[in-house]
Amino acid sequence: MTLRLVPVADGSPAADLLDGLNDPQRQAASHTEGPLLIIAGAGSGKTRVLTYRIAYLLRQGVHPSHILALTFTNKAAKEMRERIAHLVGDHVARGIIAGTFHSVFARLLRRHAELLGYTSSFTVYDSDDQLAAIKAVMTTLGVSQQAQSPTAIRSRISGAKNAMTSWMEYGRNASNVNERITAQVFEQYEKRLLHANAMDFDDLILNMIALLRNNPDVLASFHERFRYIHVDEYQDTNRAQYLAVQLLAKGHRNICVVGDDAQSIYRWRGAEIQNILDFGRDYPDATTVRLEQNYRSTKTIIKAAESVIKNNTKQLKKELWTDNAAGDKITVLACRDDRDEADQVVRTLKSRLNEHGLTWRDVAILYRTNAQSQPLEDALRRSNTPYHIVSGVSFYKRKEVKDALAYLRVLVNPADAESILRIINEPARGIGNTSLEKLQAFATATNRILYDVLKNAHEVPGLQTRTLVSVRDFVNIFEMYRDAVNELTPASLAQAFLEATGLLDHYRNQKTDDARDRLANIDRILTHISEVQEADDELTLLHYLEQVALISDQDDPELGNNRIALMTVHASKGLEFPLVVIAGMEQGLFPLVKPESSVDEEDEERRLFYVAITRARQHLVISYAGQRMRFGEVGFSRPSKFLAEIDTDCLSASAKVPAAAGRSVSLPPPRPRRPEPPRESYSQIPVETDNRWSVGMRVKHPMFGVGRIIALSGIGSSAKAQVEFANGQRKQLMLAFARLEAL
DNA sequence: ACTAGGGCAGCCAGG
DNA sequence: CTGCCCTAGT
Repeated sequence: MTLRLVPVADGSPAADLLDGLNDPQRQAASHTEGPLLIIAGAGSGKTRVLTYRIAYLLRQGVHPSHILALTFTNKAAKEMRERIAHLVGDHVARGIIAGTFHSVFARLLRRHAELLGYTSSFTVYDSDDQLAAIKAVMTTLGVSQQAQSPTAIRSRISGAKNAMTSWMEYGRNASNVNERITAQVFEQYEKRLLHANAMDFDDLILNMIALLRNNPDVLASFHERFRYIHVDEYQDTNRAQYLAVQLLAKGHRNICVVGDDAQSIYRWRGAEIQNILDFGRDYPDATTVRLEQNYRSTKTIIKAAESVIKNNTKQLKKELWTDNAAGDKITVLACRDDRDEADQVVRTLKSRLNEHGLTWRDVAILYRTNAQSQPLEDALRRSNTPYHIVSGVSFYKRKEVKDALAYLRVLVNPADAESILRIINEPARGIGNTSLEKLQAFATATNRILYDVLKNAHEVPGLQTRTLVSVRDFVNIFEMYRDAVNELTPASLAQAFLEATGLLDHYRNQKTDDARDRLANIDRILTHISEVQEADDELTLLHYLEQVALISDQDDPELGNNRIALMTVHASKGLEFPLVVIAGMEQGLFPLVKPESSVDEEDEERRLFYVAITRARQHLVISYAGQRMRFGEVGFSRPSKFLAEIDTDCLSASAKVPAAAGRSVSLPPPRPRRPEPPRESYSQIPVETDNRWSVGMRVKHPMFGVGRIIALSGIGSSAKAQVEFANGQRKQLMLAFARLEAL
């Protein structure tokens, strides 16, 4: 069909679109039929090729709904969509299916949930919910949580699922006590989730496979629908994702996968690097295109990265090169301890920013583990440097936020037992453990969902009258708003409903700063719902909750602010910065080693270091400390062996490094530690350095409307404003959260 | 039913 | 060190 959806204003044929690409890029973008493997080195324009390819398809007349693009992060999906919109227009870009495996599959599964024994309003369980379910199952089975760590069981279950192993098979293969117990928990866990009408992250993939395998008509309709399939970061797919893609691609065989085996850093969560290495075997007629020209970094940085990665043997052949300038040498900072490291890093940054005319947002500090952010944050705060933490402890993991969301989840899916257990006594209603156990036991015995038992609590033997009243009140909250789900918009529903739960009053009544913060966080959720609703007027509460469940890195609404970014190396994948600091380059920390670490694991750490280096465009600073606080104790460490692998030509003379692992390093003498100044409790909240607010100023709040600031208090991230709104209502708002707009 | 306080594991990374 | 879980005491 030749339906032309995109008006081409200047009458140029589709090929003109690709004029700005280099040869391999153009080849990849225009090779639309049949299997295609794109091996894309860091900074080689991978996203550019993918977006141009999709735009090219659209220009060729392919209907947007026939294009599927699967990514690993929401960030990547969002960026791709935006760039496609830029090329072909917002309206057309909206029509393509682009998102993470999990979010795309969740949406598709909703439509066919009944075929799998779920209802279309199933809940998605995150890893905390998983853990709660596992603990509950362990309690029921009488498995001690001391003898068996619930998190270890969770990771075994998840590992099994990623490898497509059922609980039955897992049980058959169990070779020791731990695995046998895990098998038992696994079985009950699966039953519990199905009963709760809930899927965990892994289920989203597995159930998609089951759906496609067991329903030929559904498979056929998906084949009809998804004619051009794209998978980003293919080296990160696990067995289940690989199979799902295979099934989907069987229809038209227009499967385009993009990846870089050198950047495979998710082996620990089941990624099989073999998937990309074997693509040619899976599709013997596949075309392979290598993107080896790097447009991002200086020659020095590329040379350093290549000199490190060549120590890994199992890599696809590929050599990164660049036409960019040679650039500055890499600076290495040898530091006494973690605190000294933080100070030196901040000092170095300040002078570099000055020297090169860079600004805060041009800088990222990367580290191996989240725990390393603490001393860095302290130093940045002491020097009044604006920073933010990218995907640290997520906003959505906070207790009050989880509680508020759990209420909404139960409203949408009453079968969600984990959420009920979370909130039934939050705020305290006098429904304690004893009563809960009776209720749960009754639910199990009668094979009913917990919510139904709560609704008919009078049938449960042995409950006190007072408890019965509490349970009835609890159930009434949901019953009262049951119909409102279809009548009110998600924003006003959530506002009224959460008010009815008593959760807001619970925090209002405590006059502590902590309670105020928690209230502000719930307020932020409500604001967020109305914002999402504004962008998407068909938003349902169900859909909102799904989106929230599937984001872990909150899509930083404030990334536009001018601040230094702090994040783990993992979180930095796909990003780039003019100046990058890699902190904590010490043996044991990076590479992070456990007693039983294998060569494969060291290779993965090296790839991780490769990812870190290649985030830098112009300037790279690497630091290590001779001693570091770990688990509250001072530990001694030597420079990372990876440092010694960097070609010495790339290092600045003053760094006279080679700090090679194994050799002793001279360090400044240790200094007694002074107590740290108290940490802000919410460190990832942006530190406001400007004085945008003043008493008397007219402001607008997305929920409460227009008002006037009548008082200001607190500093930095805990700064608050008291605002009187047009309706006379007064509110304490956390400036860092409240999205106030100056008028 | 709830709370305080001690004991102990965790700090490897994410959808 | 921090945060969670468990226990004992009210």
